[in-house]
Amino acid sequence: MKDVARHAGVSVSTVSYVLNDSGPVASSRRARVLDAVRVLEYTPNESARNLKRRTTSSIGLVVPDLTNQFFALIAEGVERAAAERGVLVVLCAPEATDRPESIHARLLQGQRLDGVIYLSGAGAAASSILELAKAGPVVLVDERIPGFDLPAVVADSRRGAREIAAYVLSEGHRRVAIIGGPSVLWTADQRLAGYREAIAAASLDPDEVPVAVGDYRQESGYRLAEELLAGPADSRPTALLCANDQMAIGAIEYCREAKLRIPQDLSIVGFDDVPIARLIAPALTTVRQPAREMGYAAAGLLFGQLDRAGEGDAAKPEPPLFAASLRIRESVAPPPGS
Amino acid sequence: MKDVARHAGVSVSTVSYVLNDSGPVASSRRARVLDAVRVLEYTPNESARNLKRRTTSSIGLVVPDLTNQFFALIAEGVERAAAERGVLVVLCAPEATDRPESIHARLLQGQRLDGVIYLSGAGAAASSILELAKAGPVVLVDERIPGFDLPAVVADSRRGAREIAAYVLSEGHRRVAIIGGPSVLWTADQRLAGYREAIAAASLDPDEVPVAVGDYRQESGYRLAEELLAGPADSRPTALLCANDQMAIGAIEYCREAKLRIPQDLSIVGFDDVPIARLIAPALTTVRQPAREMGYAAAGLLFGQLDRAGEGDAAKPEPPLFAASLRIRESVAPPPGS
DNA sequence: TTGTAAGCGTTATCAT
DNA sequence: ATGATAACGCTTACAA
Repeated sequence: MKDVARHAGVSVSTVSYVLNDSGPVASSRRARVLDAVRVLEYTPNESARNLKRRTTSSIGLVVPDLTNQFFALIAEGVERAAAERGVLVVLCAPEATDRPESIHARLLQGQRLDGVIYLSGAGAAASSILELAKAGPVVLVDERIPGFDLPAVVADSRRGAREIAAYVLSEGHRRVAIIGGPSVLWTADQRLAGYREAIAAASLDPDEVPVAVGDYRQESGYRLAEELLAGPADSRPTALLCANDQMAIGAIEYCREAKLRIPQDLSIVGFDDVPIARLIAPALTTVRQPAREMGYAAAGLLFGQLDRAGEGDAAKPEPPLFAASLRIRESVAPPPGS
Repeated sequence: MKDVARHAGVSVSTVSYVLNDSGPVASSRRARVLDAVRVLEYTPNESARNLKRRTTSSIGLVVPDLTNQFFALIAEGVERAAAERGVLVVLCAPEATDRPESIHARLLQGQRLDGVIYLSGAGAAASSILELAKAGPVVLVDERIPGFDLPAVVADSRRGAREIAAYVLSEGHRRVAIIGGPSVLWTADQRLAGYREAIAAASLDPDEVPVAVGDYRQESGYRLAEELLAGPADSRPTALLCANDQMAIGAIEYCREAKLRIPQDLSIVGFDDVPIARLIAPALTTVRQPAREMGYAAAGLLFGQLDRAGEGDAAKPEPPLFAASLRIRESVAPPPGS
């Protein structure tokens, strides 16, 4: 930067003023500076900037499983919003550490990250997320912590779950089972609640519906399907409500190996509507969540928070509740023998 | 840090020595320092460190399409290796900018990134990658630039392609067509070469095999399948060799809508063996690339380069050529009417 | 073994 | 409108 100043025959402060237009500069000198920048191929040292500004223009993205297209899409949305602001997105996998959150908290405290977007699909305890939130701004996606209003971007899981369950039941199923998400997750809870509402509305007893708790990963869908379908054909469930597509896919994988035909022998539904949902066999009936948009919105929310940090607390915009809409496809049919 | 020093009754340099053990410190004082750190909950300011050390402990990961599980797995591998070193991984989507590489080059020059791992699936021109490489260390994954030995992690695409094509032909197909990757990519070229070798070995003329050039995205698989299958049933291809799974999936999507049965009417194969490949309908015959391992190896290569930057140039380890192994599944059958 | 002090490349406050 | 200059928080000669 000193070089640029010398080359342009001005002082470093003038250069700084030009680069950030943070001060009045005569247009002739401004031109000279810009020129020098080009000639010398000067690039500002961001580390120095960060130090001085006490901010890093980068945010963390905690994502449990990139292989899950739902998360991948959210990540794309976040990245897009960040890129528009020249902000870097740091990928944070919640490792197999004991207390992964403390790692991320350190990143916030150590000024490596200005804020964090948290996809809590793996089912982190609320307490650890709150711990993280104490270290800096955090926005939740597809999750919410009751009682603490952390900013969060969610879709109407409960309604989506209710509708898809209602649809399954309307096809005539009486013996359904649920593969739920991690029980510590609010969203998982909401979906469960939605399922139960529909079940009750169909004059069945929700408490008699078997519920297996998974972790949103494909493998657990496989395992829990195996478990739930262990009984004899005339008493086991004829429909499986899975709290996300990834587990539904796992369940389908199991059925394939177990020679259970879908939907003739068993109906299966998911949640999320990931891109491949309609391409697996058979096409998965599910509930669409607008993942990319949600990621984009989450980043927007976080930036709003970061901007507001300096100024007096302006109006905090309420994030929209995204719609979760039913996608009826081929993986559901009336129960066998009906 | 000054606070810590004061609290421990030592000088700041002593604190620094302790924190990086970069100097001899009496164990009694070391303990006092560590203690003060804990009491004051001191976290070093990484921006300041970065400035001083002229390095950022973060690397860029350029990934064209997170929705493609192959890339997602590589990303996971990279992230894992990076986490082991306390290095941050910055997600870089090659935006719809004119010259995206210049953005990333800036990140390197501006000291926001120590190096870059480049997944060139989108088909960036070699020239722009080389431009990037001038700005800092770059490691390629699933790609290579002939004539310039940038460090690269690749699998044996050519052999994999040859084997899968040979398998398809051994089922009796005589009219095959190819959906290739971006023609600027070396890997795409290798696969094409592998296909052609097998075709020639089957006493067919490789030059008569239709080749459509895609961009490795699902959508282009869809579109090109439509194109290649336009002719009358008795003259159109009976098998489609797709240069990656994502495009194969797109092709399958098209066939589904066009009511073409796979594999009865048409055989399709892919490349990569992404996790869902065996779950789509029908299970996709493909060539496995060990994506996660490749990502991990790429990060290792990059770190090796970064470490070597300081010292005299030690032996540069040659990265292994990963195996690409055939996965035979249900999407291939003998041609119709045989 | 420990402390002092000089930067690292910016930004921002102050005089001018 | 412009230019010195003092931070920002850390590392690392060099001195003690």
